[in-house]
Amino acid sequence: MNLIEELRWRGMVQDIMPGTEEQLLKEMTSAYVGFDPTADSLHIGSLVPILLLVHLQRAGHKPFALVGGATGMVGDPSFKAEERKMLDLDTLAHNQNGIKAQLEKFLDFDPAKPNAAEMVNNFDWFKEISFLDFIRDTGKHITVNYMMSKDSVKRRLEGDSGMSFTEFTYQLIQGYDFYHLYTAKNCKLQMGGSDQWGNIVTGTELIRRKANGEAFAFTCPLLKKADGTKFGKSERGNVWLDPQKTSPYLFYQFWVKTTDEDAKNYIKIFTFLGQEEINELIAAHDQDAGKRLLQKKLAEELTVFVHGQTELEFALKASDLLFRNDTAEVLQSLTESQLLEIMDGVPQVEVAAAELEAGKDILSFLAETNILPSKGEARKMIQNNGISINKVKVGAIDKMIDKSLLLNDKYILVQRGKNNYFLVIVK
RNA sequence: GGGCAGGUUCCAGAGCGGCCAAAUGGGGCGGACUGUAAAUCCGCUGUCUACGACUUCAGAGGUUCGAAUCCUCUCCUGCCCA
Repeated sequence: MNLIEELRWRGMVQDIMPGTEEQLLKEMTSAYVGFDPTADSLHIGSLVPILLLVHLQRAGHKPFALVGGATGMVGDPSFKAEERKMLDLDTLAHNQNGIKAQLEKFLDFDPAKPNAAEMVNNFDWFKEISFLDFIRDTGKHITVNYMMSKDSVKRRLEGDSGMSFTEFTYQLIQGYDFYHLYTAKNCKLQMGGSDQWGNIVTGTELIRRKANGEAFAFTCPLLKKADGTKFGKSERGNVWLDPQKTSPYLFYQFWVKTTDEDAKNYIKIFTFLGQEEINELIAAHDQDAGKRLLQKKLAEELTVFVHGQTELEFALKASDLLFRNDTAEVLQSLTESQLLEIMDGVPQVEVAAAELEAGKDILSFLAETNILPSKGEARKMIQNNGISINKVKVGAIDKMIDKSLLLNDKYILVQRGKNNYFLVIVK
């Protein structure tokens, strides 16, 4: 099975330019994906593009990861309702380094290999180009009519928030990246999310007109959940690849909570399992969906891929303890080191021992630890039966928190709702 | 530069002098049912020293017993004309 066929059955091909498949069969081809340096870590939304590069490299082609130091300064208007805020140079540099470090975990950068991955930063070439140079040498190849005909632009023109010239320019800037990589690195293919299609095509167009060359493109579908909402956010916001930002436990939890329907798609996209194995898994899952085989497999594979085997083990242990029923007694029986090991990835909050000396009302306790945003919220949550302490439901809003509740003399496990846990450490 | 339409609580969007902490929808968060799923149903969704008090309707002033609602100026956005 060739690369494109492989990606097709996984559901990772949305649009593809004619000739792309042939090009990939013909020779080792260099291809790139761009990453936005909006934060110093990638999040799971970037996982699909990363996987595209990994598949590409496994198929013997050469991946380029482009970090958008320059484009990050402009901001892509594609399908966004509003212009985004710009980042300053220092932040950008910091973010690029973080992203680079992460990509190195997934791609093989060993220069000894002919298809070693490479990292490039478009700021490196854009910093040399003056505005006048750009509009004379590049801008004149593309008409405004052409640029305006892009869906992403049209949508913004029709909307009521307008679009700045800066944003309008974005597709040309990105197109130039492709042109540059084409001429400098013989890079003939750009991949990305389907929202990038318009920008990518502008690049191939520029290559055709300015370099008289032929370049290719394909995009993968933008992931959506079956209910149509956007993919990649948890209750606490973005799910990051950086374990400091999203612990492996929470990362694992994110995937394990996937719905049946989504899991069937995700397993193909996010794991490297083969077609047969996946079909068997899905069949087994349908036999007894309550076992959540698919979700668990998905979560395991991804946690290993991103964080490694050891971290997965911890995540599994914690999940097992926290989500089994009748664990109140188990909890009491754990030693301190067992407890800490298991709770490693659970969000932790600290409280001064003196605070609990005389006992503290639970409303203040929940609000001051930021487990809930305010006392009012805490009150409602308890009245709605949404709070547990050490796996035991709190029934009354006048409950006092004091030292008698401490596990191993210094911990309290607070649960908000069904699956939000907090380990309170008393110091 | 001129004209017009707007800026309301997370979002959309009502309200147009007291009954407004502000309709309705969405989202979010809880609960029930389950399988840490979906669907469904129920509750909550400004803060607090909580049957009451306090701070909100772009900003600053003003009119009034009383304003999100009226007036003045400012800022911002969109559309149209130049």
